[in-house]
Amino acid sequence: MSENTDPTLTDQWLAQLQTSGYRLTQPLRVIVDILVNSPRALGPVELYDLGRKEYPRLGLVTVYRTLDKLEELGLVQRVHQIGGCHMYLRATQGHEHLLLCTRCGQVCYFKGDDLSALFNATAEASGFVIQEHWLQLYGLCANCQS
Amino acid sequence: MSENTDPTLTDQWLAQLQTSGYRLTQPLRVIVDILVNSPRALGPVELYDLGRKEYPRLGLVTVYRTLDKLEELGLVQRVHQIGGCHMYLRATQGHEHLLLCTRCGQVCYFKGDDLSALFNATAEASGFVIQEHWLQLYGLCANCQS
DNA sequence: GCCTATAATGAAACAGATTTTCATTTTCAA
DNA sequence: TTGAAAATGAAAATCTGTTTCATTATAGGC
Repeated sequence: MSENTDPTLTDQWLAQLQTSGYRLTQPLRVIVDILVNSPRALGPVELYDLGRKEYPRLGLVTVYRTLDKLEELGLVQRVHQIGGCHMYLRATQGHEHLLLCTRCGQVCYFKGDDLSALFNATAEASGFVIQEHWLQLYGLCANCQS
Repeated sequence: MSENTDPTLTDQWLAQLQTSGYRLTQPLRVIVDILVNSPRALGPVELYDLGRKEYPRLGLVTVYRTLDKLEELGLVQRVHQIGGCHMYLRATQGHEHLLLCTRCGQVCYFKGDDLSALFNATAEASGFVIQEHWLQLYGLCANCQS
């Protein structure tokens, strides 16, 4: 169901999994393929339903376990959306942030400004030591504006 | 258990609830009082436990329903933290953002810069119409740094 | 290419959080 | 004070996510 538009990235992920000591199994390949090619964040159950079209014996437990592996390696990240808190997506890199369509869920990766000036000022004013930040934008994608 | 340090805000919330057509019941008053005075985000079960100290007959279902009402009116907002995705907090206003202590959960509200330049650039580049944004900082509060 | 140790899988049981249902209680306007 | 309607709380039902364990599949050694 998911067209493999980017075999290279799929192969990269599989290579990294193998290097990290994981075995490349059929269920793993199916899940990786779907995630690499998904234009939007997917929840475990969605991923399970999509995966079973390719590999009917797939179990939901395997989906959870595979997501854990991929998250541990930094290949996917969890996204918190209004419609669900356990949605997974190809991970952002460096200063990339997410822009999500509130209607169809489509995800756009954008390079954010350097916000360190804001963070430093806030740290000083509050007495906190800042460890990490989280910036996400929500809106309507070009298709969903009509 | 929660000292009423700001009766005015509690009264404001209750007034807004009444104006919106909701009845002011004992369970509602207890829950509002706890939320207004909490220094950190609370989950439904925590709120339930705290609430029962003041009003032992309180039911968990009522906590859920009350949180829905308060969220609908924009008085509280859901916060997504590592330790839980269904935590509720007094809502931010205007350009306020959240700074959360990853150890004790203490919340600090800070006025963020105006990020509209970033948003406009992103909107233009992506074709999205941006509806809302989400900026949260995580760190250690002054007390938890030792 | 075949064997084998062991990692990975999937079914079922389990645990928790959230929602629904419905009889009873409480609020508030007349 | 009274009664219609909203709100409540107990119990049952749902939905997610986790644990357990017997079976299957992978990858390295031969």
